[in-house]
Amino acid sequence: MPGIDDVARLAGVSTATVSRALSGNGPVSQKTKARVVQAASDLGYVVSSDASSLASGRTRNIGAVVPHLNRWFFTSVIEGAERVLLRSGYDLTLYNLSGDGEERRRVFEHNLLRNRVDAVFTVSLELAEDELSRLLAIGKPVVGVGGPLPGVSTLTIDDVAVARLATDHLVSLGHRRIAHIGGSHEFDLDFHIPTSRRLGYEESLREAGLPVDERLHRASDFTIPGGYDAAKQLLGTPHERPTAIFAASDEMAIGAILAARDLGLQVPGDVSIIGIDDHPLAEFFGLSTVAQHPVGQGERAAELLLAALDRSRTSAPGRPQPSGHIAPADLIVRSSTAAHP
Amino acid sequence: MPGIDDVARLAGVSTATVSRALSGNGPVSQKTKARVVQAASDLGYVVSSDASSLASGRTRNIGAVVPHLNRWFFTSVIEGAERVLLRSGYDLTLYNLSGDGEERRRVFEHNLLRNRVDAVFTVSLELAEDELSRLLAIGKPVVGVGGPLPGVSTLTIDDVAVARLATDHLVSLGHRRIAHIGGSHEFDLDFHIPTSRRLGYEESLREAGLPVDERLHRASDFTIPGGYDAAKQLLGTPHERPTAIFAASDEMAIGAILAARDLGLQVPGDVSIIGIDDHPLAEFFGLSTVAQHPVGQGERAAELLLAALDRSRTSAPGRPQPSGHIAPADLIVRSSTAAHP
DNA sequence: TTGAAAGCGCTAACAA
DNA sequence: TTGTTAGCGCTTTCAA
Repeated sequence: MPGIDDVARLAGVSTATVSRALSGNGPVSQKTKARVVQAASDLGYVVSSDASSLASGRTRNIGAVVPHLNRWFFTSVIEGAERVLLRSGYDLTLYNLSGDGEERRRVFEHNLLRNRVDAVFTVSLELAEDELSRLLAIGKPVVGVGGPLPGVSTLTIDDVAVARLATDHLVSLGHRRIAHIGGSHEFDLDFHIPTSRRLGYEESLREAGLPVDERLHRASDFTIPGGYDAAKQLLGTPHERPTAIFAASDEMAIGAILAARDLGLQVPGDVSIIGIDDHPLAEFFGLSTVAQHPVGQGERAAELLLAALDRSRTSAPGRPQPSGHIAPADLIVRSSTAAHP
Repeated sequence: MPGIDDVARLAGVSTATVSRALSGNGPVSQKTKARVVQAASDLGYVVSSDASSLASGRTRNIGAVVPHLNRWFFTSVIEGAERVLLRSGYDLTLYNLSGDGEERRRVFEHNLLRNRVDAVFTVSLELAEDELSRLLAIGKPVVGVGGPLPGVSTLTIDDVAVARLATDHLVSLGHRRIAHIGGSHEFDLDFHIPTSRRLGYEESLREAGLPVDERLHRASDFTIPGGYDAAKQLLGTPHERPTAIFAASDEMAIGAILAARDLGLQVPGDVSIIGIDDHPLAEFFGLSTVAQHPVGQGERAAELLLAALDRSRTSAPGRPQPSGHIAPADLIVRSSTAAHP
C-alpha cells in the first residue's frame, strides 16, 4: 500500500500539495495537479480513510438505521441513498435493528457514537427519547425517512392524504361499502403509519357521507398472508360483503386479491382492491395503488444529508433546523379497481 | 465528546491503561479496570474509531458487496452477517453494485481500497479478474457467499446436489414428464447458479432413465412474473403438458403455481411444483422446496471472516488458504407436490 | 501556489 | 501491572 509521501516523492512535491491536489481543497496549479494525479494513479494510491478522517474530522461515511432488511420499502430506500452517496464518494454503513433489544442498545450507545459516520438517516423508525437525544448529541445531521422523529428533519409521504386519495378513488367509482385492511397496533409503535392511513380512509368516507363501519376494518401485518387472512374475513361474510377494499400496503392488497380469487370472486367485477406502495409485484397483479417511490425517498434523504454536511463545512455548525419534507405519491390505476355495478 | 485522556484523568491512570482496560488487550488489574470502565461510563466516552483504526490497523468494520438489494436472498445473507458482526462489535458497510458500471468500478478501485474495512464478503457475485486481484491485493480476508470466486474462500449450497434432490423428489413421486424453469444466460454471468441447477436436474432425469427434453426447459429471471410466463408456456401445450415442474427458485415456482391456477389446473392434482429457497412466501403457497437458509449463510460468512481476522492477529498474516464451505440445504415437502396419478 | 510542521486521538512497544 | 512515548497517515494552519 503506497502512502501519501510515496506519491509526493514521485510527483516531486510535498505531501501537503498531494493532499490538496487529490481532495480538491486548497489551491493547486493545473500542472502540479496533473503530475500528482498521474503519480497517484501510477502507484495505485488510495487515501487511507482512517488517517484522513482523523485529520479532517470527516469520515465520508453515512449511517443507515433500519428496523428490518427483508421488506421492500427499507431496501429500496437504502438502494436510492447508496446510489447518491457512492456518486459523492461516500460509503454507507448499515445498522439493522431486527435483532434483539440488546443489539439495538449497542448500536445507539456505541456504534453510532464512535465517530464512524458523518450523518445518519433512519427508515420507518420510532426512536426512544434517549436514543434520539444521543443521536442529536453527537451534533450530526439526522434525517428520518418514512417515520416521524421529533426534533429531526423528516422525509415521508403524507400518509393521511395518500390514504384519502386511495379511498377517494374507490368512492368516485361509486363504491359505498369500502373496507380497510390496516396495520395492527404493534406495528403502530414503530410506524404510526397504520393510524394515519386509517385516518385518511375515514376522512374520505365521512366527506362522501358514508358511515364508518367498524366491521369493515381489519388489522393485519403488512404481508401477503396477512392481507389474505384479513380479506377472507371481510369477503366471506355473505350479506355484508364490501364491494371494495383499501389495503394500507400493496402486499396486503395482493393477499386480498388472492383471497378474492379463492372465494370465487372476480377482481374487480365483484370487488375492487387498491393498495399503497407500487410494489414490484403490483403490476403483475394489475393492482391499482398509490406509488410512494422509496428509491426516490432514499436519494432525497442522501441529498439532504450531503447538503447539511456541506453547509456545516462552510458556515458555523449549529443544530440544523429540523424540517419536514413531503415525498411525492401518485395514484396508479390498473385493473383491480372498477366502477361499482 | 470526551477523549481518552479525560477518562484517564478521571480514573487517575494513564491513557495506555484506559486503552488496555477498554479494549481488553493487555493486562489490567480488576480494580483498575473497574475504575476505568466507571469513568468512561460516567463521561459517556466512546472510542473514536478513526483514531483507533489508525493506531491499531484494525477498523472493526466488514464490507459487504452485493449485486442487488431487492432480492430476498441477498438481504437475508446480510441480515445474518450483520447480526453476528454487531455482536462482536463490528460494523457492516454495504456496497450495492446495482447501479451502473461506473459505480461498480469506483467501489473496487476506491471505496474498498481505502482501508475502511478489515475484511470483505461478496454475495452471488462473479468478479472480473482485475476486481478480484485488487481485492486480494489488499491482503484482507475475503469470503464469497453463493457464488464461485476463484482463489477465495467460498460458502454456498451445492447447487447441483440441491437441484438433484428437488428433481429426485418429483421422480420418486412417479412423475415422468418433469419440466424445468431455470435462469437465462444473462443471469448466469453473475451466478453460474442456473447452469448448476440445470445440471442437477438433468443428472436426476438421466439416472432415472428419463429423457432430457429440450422442450421441457424454459429460461426465466428468478421472479414471480418470470416464472408465471414460463409456466404458462409449459402448461399451455395441451398434449405434451408436464406433470411436474422444478423451478430454480421459489419465486419462479410461485409464479408457476399462479399460472397453473389461471389455466384451471390443480396443484398438485394436475401438476406438482417444487422450488429452491424456502422463501418467506413458500409456506403461504404450500410450496415444496429445498431450503437454503440464507440467514445462516450470512452468519457463517461473518464467522469465517472473524475467525480469519483473529488468526491474522495471532499468527503471521500470509494469504489465507482458500477453502470451499458447503452450506446445508434440506427438502421441505408441503402441498404443492404429490404422487403422479 | 507551495512547503514545513503541528496535530487529529488513539495503540503498542518498551521500560519501569 | 502500569506509564512513557513514538508513531499510525493524513489534513491544515502558517509562513514563505
